[in-house]
Parts: sequence; structure tokens; C-alpha cells
Amino acid sequence: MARKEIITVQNILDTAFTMTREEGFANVTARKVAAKAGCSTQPIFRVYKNMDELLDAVYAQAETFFQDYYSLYPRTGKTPFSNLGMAYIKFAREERYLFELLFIADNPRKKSMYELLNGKVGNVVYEINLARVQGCPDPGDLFMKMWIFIHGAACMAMTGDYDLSDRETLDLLERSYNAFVGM
Amino acid sequence: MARKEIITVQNILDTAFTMTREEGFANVTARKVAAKAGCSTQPIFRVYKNMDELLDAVYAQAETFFQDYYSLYPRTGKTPFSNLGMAYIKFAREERYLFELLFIADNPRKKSMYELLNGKVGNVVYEINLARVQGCPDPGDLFMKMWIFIHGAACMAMTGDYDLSDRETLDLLERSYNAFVGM
DNA sequence: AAAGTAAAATAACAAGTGTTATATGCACAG
DNA sequence: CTGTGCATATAACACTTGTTATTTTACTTT
Repeated sequence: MARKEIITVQNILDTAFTMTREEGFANVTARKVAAKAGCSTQPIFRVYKNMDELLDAVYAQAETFFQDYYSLYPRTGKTPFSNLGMAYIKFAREERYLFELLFIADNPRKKSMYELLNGKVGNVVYEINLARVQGCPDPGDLFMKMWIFIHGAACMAMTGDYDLSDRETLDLLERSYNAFVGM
Repeated sequence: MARKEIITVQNILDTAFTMTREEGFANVTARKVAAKAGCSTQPIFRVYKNMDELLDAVYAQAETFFQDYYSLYPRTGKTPFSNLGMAYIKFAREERYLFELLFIADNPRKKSMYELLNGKVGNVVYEINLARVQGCPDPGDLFMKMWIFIHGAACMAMTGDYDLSDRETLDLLERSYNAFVGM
């Protein structure tokens, strides 16, 4: 019959995704992916119709990666939004290019911040209910304030302008939650 | 003697700066600048050694633009950092590409957030002293917290995820300042 | 008016992009 | 063992980028 397949969809996607993590989305080109995967550009266009389709797949992979990252992040915080905030800020620091792609960059694939945060995990809804159960009168408004704060820390982390430790960050998030509740 | 100069440094710089405001830094190319300035690419390379030098000049212009923007912004807020915050957030919304270039993008020209905020205006030092005079025990710490919040709102504004009015924003900044003071 | 000279326009080069046409190689059916 | 058909490699095309070489243009001085 036919020659055996050497380069798989997974090979290509994994390579492109790793490159996005390390060098950013803009540096993922057909020839660079091929070089890193150890093949010519041909296998890429066998498994994907064009580069845009590959980049769609990379974006989807980034979404899943963030969801998994959040799922596995330890729940040490006690106040609502603190665990989500901790994971989000740490993700921004450790995966600056993925964070940029998902939450900052202006590309046609980008979903809204709320879609991304609510993925299959339903994080925001859960946290808002938690705040309501704890007696917070306007949990939606509190989420907005907390999220402005959390997003600010994360964006600083992404650009290297944020250098508090995990412990300091958790303390900051819990205290600011309480401050926002009483305001 | 020689032929009269038609295309000046100012023509080129203004064109490139306008393009940055409207389409972003990444879309400023020699041919596009030339087309918009109504000339060939040649005058660009007469007045600038190469594109990198032009982009340096555009970056410097963006810095000045932000300083001027802040200088002219009305001082309606009463709490420390509120006026700086208002101007910063509005700038992010109105000049998303300039904001990105100055405060987000990862380019070799980029200065630290604090350098940019302290330009010739000395904004941060002034505001911190204001907080101290008003009896704030640790104004530096308070600035950090306020700035995380302000930067968060600005980054959301940049990406279109922030839609509070000026009045609501000022209220939010003043109330969060007071909340942070008591925390 | 003629000439010289700097500015601008035109055209070209090399490098890098996505994409496609063509050639090669290989595993299995016969 | 031999040919068929798919996977891969090679090579090429069209386009965009920065940059430079060459040509044309027009102003100022003589």
C-alpha cells in the first residue's frame, strides 16, 4: 500500500504550541515549525489546510492548557476569587506568551475574558455563588472589583513588573477582598 | 544649488506616529509610511538611517504624547492617585495602540512603567507625597495597591473589556483608595 | 540660460512569508 | 519481487519586508 506516516497531527501541533509558549504566537511560521519538528513544510499542509488552521488549533490548545492549569492549582485561599486570582497571576508570570494570546492580544480567535474564565470549569459562577453564600450583598459588583485588581497584577506579572511572592500575593488578594466587601 | 526639500523629518515622523495610533506599531512599514506620506520610500532613508531609527523616534513621540495627555487631563479627583489613574485609564481606552506600545509590548525600547510614569512631570513622587501629607502611614505600599488596580482597569480598557463611565471610574478609584488605606 | 547638485522616484536585491507543483521514497498488495 | 499509492522532500511561485543602486527631477547659483 502506502508509505508509513512519520509526522502526525500531534507532532505538528505540539511543536507549534511549544514554540508559542517559548517565543510567542507571532513567531510560529511554517518553516520554523518544520525545522523544529525535523521535517519539511509539507507534512504541515497535509494535516492542516493552511497556517490559519494550525494557529486555530494552537489557540484551542492554549485554552485547554489554561483550564488544566487552573484545575490543578492548589486551593489554599479562603476568600472568594483568591484561588482563581492566584492561578491567573501565576499563569501570567510563567506563561507570558500564552497569557498574552488568551487575555490580551487582539486576534480574531480571541474570546472574551469571561468566556475564557468560564470554560468547562465554570469558575466565575462558582466563586460568585461562594461570595453570595458568605453574605456578600452584591457579589457581581465585587467580582468586577476583584477582577480589575487580579487582572492588573497578572498584566504586571506578564511584563515582569510584578514581583510579590505567592504568599504575599495570596495575602494581598484576601485582604483586598475584605477591603472591597466593606466599601 | 540643489533641489528643494519636500518631505521633511516631521512629515515622516508625523505619518508614522499617526499610523501607530491608528493601526499599531507593527503595521508601520517603510512602504506604508511612504504611501501615506505621498512619496517613495527614499525620503525616509534620507532622514532616518533605517527603520529602527524611525521607530525609536515614534516611541519617543508616544512618550511625549502620554506626558502631554496627562498634563492636560482635568484634576477632578480628590484622593491621591485618582487623577493619575483617570488619565491612565482613559488613555488606554482612547489610544490603545500607544498604550500597548508604552506599557505592555515587549520591545527593546520599552522603559519600565515607573520611568514612564515619572517622566518630566514627576507624577508618582508627587502623588505619594500627597498621600503622606494626608496621613497615610505607608504611601509606597498604597501606591503599589492602587497601581495594580489602576493598571488592571487600563488593560481592560485597552482590550475593550472595561466600560464604566468617567464618573463611575472616579468614584471607584476614590472608594478603592479609601478601602486600601483602611486595610 | 546652463550647469551642478541634492532630493525624489524607480527599480532592484536579499531575506522571509504562505502555499503549491513536482519529484522521491517507502511499505504493502499482488 | 514488483508495482501502486500515499507521505515526505525539494524546488519553485508570488508576495512582503528592509535596504540600496541607479536614474530622473528641479532648484539655485553662476
